[in-house]
Amino acid sequence: MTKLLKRSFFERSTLDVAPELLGKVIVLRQSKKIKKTGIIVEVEAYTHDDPACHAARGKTPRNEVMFGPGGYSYVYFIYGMYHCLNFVTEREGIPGAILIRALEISDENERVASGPGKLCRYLQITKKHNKLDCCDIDSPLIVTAYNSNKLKDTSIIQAKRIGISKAAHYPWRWYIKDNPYISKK
DNA sequence: GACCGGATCCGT
DNA sequence: CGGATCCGGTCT
Repeated sequence: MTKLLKRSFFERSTLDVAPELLGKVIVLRQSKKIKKTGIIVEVEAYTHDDPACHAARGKTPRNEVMFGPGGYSYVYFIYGMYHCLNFVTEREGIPGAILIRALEISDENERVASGPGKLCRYLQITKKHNKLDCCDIDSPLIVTAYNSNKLKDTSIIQAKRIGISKAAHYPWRWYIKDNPYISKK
């Protein structure tokens, strides 16, 4: 495995890291073997001074990983049936995270991972995957830089966030232009 | 201990 | 547009 993303990649401003995650690859492993991979094609940023961020009102058992070092996973359960996957950003002490909203899965239907709940369902990500150090080469969940040429168009579009009531107008969603795997019809 | 809304998805 | 379905946060 090569091009593992370093902690220094994640420990920067959330708004800088978010668009740079597009095109990177999530790798899920089980017993040292690669189980599933997906290319990140849509993300959303949540920052420490953001009313929609789970950490906006301070540390709780659920969100505590967001206050730690960057590069860790933050997985939470929502609407009684879905999980959502984030990667923690910013240096220790400053909460921040990037929600992964859609993945391009080769040899799969465009819609199997076209939403934050759907991609966790497809990858079988649950709260067991919370607080994993994704910068550790031995972690079951890591992120690597994409190194083949399957992405045809890598232009990035910035847009308003989706599905939240607070601060929904913040233009903190990014996706790959014309990519058929992004969320929303 | 109780209440209630939610970073979603799907079928109508 | 509403229903599914349950947890975490907040208040009592």
